[in-house]
Amino acid sequence: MPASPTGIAVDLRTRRRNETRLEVQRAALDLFERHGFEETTVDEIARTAGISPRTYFRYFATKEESILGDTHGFDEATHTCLTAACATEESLAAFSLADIEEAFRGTIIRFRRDQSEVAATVLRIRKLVCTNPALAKAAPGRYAENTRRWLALVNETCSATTRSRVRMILEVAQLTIHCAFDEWVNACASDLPDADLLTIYDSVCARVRDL
Amino acid sequence: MPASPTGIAVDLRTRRRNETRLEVQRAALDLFERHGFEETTVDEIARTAGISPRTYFRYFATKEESILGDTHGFDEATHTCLTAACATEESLAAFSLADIEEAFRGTIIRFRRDQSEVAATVLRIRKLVCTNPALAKAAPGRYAENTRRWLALVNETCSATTRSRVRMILEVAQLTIHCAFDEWVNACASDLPDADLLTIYDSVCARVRDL
DNA sequence: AACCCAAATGGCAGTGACTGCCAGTTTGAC
DNA sequence: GTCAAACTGGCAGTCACTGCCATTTGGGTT
Repeated sequence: MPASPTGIAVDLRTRRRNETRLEVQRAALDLFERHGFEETTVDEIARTAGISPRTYFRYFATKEESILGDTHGFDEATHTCLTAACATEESLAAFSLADIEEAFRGTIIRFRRDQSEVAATVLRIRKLVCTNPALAKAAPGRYAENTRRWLALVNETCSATTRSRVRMILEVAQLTIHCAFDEWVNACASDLPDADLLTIYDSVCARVRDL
Repeated sequence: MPASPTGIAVDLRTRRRNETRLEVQRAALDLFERHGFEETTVDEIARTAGISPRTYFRYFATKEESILGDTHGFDEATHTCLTAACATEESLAAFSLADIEEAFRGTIIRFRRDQSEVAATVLRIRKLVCTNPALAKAAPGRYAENTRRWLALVNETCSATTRSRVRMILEVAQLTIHCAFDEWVNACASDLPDADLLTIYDSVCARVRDL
C-alpha cells in the first residue's frame, strides 16, 4: 500500500471512496438548497452523484447524514483534545471547558486560512440545518451520538463524577458552537457587518460563562 | 361546555381524547419494554391500544412521540417560568438559569408526593430512552423543537443578545435535567442507595456551575 | 503472465413509517 | 331534531432503509 507525503495511506480504492463521498455530499447540498430537504429523494441524490441508491446507503446510513456527516473538523478537534486529556488521571481532572473552546477557536481560524472554499460550504450547510425543521430536528440526535462515542473513551478508568463532569463539558461545548453557528447564519442572512464566526463564538462563550 | 372544579374545560370529546392518548402511551411503553423499540411496529401499538394505525398518527406524529411526548411536567414548568419572565423587560433581563432550576426542583418534588405511580412511569420511560440507541438519538431533536417553540415567545420584543442569552439558559437547563435523568437511571439500575432524583439533580446543577 | 481474494457496486424484493383522500359515525351547539 | 364540526377507519401510495445475491474491480501472490 503506497503512502502519501503526509504519511496517510491512500490506495486507489480509498481515494475513490473519498471522492464519491464528497461527490454525494455536494449533490445532496445542492439539491437540498434548490428543492428543499423533504422534497429531495435519496434516489435523486444518488442519480445526481452517479451511483445507485443502494450504494448511497453504503456511504451514509440515513438521508440526513449526507449533510450532517460533515462536522467541519470540530469532531476531530474534540477527539484529539479528549484523548490527550485521557492520558493521565491528573490531566483528566484538569480537563476543562476552556480546553475545548480553545481547540474550537483553532478550528475556526483554520477556516479562514482555507480562503472561502471551506467556510462557504460550512455556511451553506449550517444555513440549511437551521432553516429546515426536519434537519434541525435530526441534527441534535446526530451530535448526541458523537458525545456518546467520546464518552466511551473515558468510560473505564475514572469515577462516575468525573465522567459526568466530562459529559457536561462536551455537551456545553457542542451547545456553544451550535448557538454560534445559528447566530452566524442569522448575521450573514441580515448582511450584518460583524458576521464573523470567531467573534460570534467568543461572545457566545462569554455568555455561557456568565450563566 | 361544562367546566371541572379546577376551571379546566372538559367535554366528553376531550376527555375521551386524553384517555385514548394515555392508552396509547401505556401500550407503547409496555411493548417497547417487552420487545424493544425497533421490533415493535406502530400497527402493534395501535392494535394493543384498540385503535386503527391511521388514528395513531392523529395522536402522535411519529413512532417515537408515543414515549417522548410525555415530558413529565418539565415543559409546563419551563413554559410558565418563561412567560412570567417575558412580562416586562426588567424581568426578562433578570431571568436566570436559577429560575428554571428552581421550577424543575419543584416539579421533581411533586413527583414524590404522587407516590410511585408517576415517578415509576417516568423512570421506565427514561430507562428506555437512555438504553435504546434509536430513542436516544430521537430524544434530543424532540427537545430542541420545544426550545424553538419557547424562543418564539420571546422573539419579538427584545434584543438579539437577550434572546441568545435566554436560549442558552433554556438549553443548559434541558441539558442538566437530562444528565440528571441518565444518572438517575444508572443509579437505579445499580441499586445505589442514594438513587434520589432530586439529590442527583442538585449535584448536576452544582457541576454545571463549576464549569 | 495468470490467479485469487477482498472490497465495491447494482438490482431486486421486501418491510415499515407516514400521508392524502374519502366515507361513515359521533358529539355538541342551537 | 338538525346541522356543522370533530373523530375515526380503510385504502392506496410514497419513500427511507435493509438483506440477499450476482457481478465487477483493485491489488497483491506465485
